[in-house]
Amino acid sequence: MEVITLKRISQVLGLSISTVSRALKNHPDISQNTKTRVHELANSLDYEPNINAISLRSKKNNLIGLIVPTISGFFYDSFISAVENECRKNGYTLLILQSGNNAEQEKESLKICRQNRVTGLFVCLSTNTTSMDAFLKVKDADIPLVFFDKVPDQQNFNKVSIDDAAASKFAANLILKKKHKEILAIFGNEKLSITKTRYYTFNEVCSNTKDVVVDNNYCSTSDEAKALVKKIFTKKKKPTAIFCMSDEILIGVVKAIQELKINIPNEVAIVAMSDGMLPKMITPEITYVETSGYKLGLLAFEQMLKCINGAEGNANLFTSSVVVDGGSI
Amino acid sequence: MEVITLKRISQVLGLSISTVSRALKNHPDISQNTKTRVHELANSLDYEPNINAISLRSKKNNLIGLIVPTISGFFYDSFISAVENECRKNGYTLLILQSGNNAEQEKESLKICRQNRVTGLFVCLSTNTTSMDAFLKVKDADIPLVFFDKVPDQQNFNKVSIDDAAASKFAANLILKKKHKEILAIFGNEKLSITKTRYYTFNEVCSNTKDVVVDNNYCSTSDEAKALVKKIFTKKKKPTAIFCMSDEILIGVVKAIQELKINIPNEVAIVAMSDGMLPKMITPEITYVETSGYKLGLLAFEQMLKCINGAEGNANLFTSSVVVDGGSI
DNA sequence: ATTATTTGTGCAATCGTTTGCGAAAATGTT
DNA sequence: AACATTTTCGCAAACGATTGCACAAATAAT
Repeated sequence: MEVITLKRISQVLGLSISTVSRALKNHPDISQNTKTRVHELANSLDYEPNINAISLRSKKNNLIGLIVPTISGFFYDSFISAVENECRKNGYTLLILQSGNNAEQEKESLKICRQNRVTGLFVCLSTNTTSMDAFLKVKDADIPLVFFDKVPDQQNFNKVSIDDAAASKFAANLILKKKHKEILAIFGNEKLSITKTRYYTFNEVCSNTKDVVVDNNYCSTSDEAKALVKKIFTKKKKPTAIFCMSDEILIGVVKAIQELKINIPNEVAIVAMSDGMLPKMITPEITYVETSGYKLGLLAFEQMLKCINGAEGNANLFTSSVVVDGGSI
Repeated sequence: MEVITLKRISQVLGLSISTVSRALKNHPDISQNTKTRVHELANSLDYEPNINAISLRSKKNNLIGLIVPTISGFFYDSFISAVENECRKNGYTLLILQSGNNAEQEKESLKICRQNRVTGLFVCLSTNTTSMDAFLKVKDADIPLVFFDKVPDQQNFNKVSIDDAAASKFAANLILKKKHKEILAIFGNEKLSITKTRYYTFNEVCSNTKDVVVDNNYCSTSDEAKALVKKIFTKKKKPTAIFCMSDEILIGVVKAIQELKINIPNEVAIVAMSDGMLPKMITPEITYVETSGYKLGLLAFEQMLKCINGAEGNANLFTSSVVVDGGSI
């Protein structure tokens, strides 16, 4: 079926395009009679204004881009969900692109966003991104840019992220308060800045308590974590508490513990950092420091809105963490 | 910084806009010399064509809309991930809207898609959608429309979904093959067509084997499922196998079973229908019939592409299911 | 009845890009 | 040198919507 435009309506009604346009937005210049006729016809023909034309003419755009390594997962999906909700409430629409942790694809996605003249851009950096040049150009073009989760080191960008330091401090203190001395700590990808922060803070807090020994490990997959735990629990000296930096690691740890038929929390305590879905699915529920993607999404959008309204683009924000008690410690 | 347009480039080079346009697309009419000058300037100024203008002029659009109750979850996130991958490979960009299972919001989202003149539209119906009128109009407007997961009853739409009948048949046969006679079957929202299909097929298959008794139940949340299992296992006559229609239900069932310290699979067997993430996180891993969101996404996009290329819009497709053996039966 | 004011509507330019057509400049043909 | 051909480029319209301005008709004021 033919697409309805102002022109079409104007032809049917014997009016000019401009009159129809004004009538539809209730411009005072237009007589009530004409307005009614126009509105009725527009409704019956299901007229929808062409956003391309509006954006072109107004040089404005209600599109906001979002580039993320992958949509599915424990964290990003809820982040995106939050951002989409806020976007919709504020009249924006989300353009979502996956980088697949590939720097080239990330660059391509960035180009698509620029070609679409997005009003703003959310980015979670791919793990392989080395150059920030393309993003500096985005900034130069005055496109509000908010990094989330995997954020760059540079100062002059908007960054919202989990307060990794605070969160891992919470986790460490949970363990220390229960007098655990032998702690197994498992972290994710060694290169990521979130890993570095979590590692550093966790160990620093622990080092303040006498006689505490932390066995630090990096695992990049669930299976690695599982294998690690299985290996460690064959030894004589077993840890009494395990800290899991992420859901990915928690999965492996829990599987190992369950297969070894070790009781949580009597034989070993577990504390994790998580979005919250996973810890609640395990029995007993795992005590975790909440790292909510949804919350982060809200914060990210709030900052985006500020920037769209003219704020400086160099905020460094964190979501506050909360301890959710499960019974695993 | 100023946004670069063909006009700007043409001014700098002392050429006409049309020459610049043609030079950029290597039109044979333009001399090599001019082409080189234009390309070099365009590159150094980071020229990016304005897609709004292109779409307006060409009446084509590389946007594809996707309306889904919620982005986050066990299933939709991987569906969306698949669709986005395919879109990008084929030069399309995804516009994602959440309906929040609210018919009004779904209608709003639909309107946004139409205003953006999307080339195609993926829709997973909200649970509260009653009228298909708005979608019929989409069809009338020749916008390829592919429903996924929660699909309408009508014949004249593209529908891709899990083959619920085949999948629940698989599940039932898994249980029957192990000679279980007392089966607890737990289903989700009674009103949904997927629930009806799974219920019907599961029971039909079971009814073909002598002496098999199925205790059918509906639970709309994990907690309900958990409570149900706890209650049922206080009775004298306990089921020897449990069928879980979804991840949601599986979570509750497993929590109940673990809290009751009942051994899987020795004391009770469990078979689920799932995307696959959850069953692998439990010990022992749960045997499940795979209902992959990612696979469904691929199928949906394939159909979308066919429709964009002129195919009829009334296919009714299913993804094939696979049994993934975990050890819970 | 003439002029001033209000009311209602249309013209035309604009946003950035593409493309058919025409035309100037350069080259080739006798 | 006159003409034909090719090469290279610009003009202008179009996509759909918005908006400053002009202008006609209707009404009010003198």
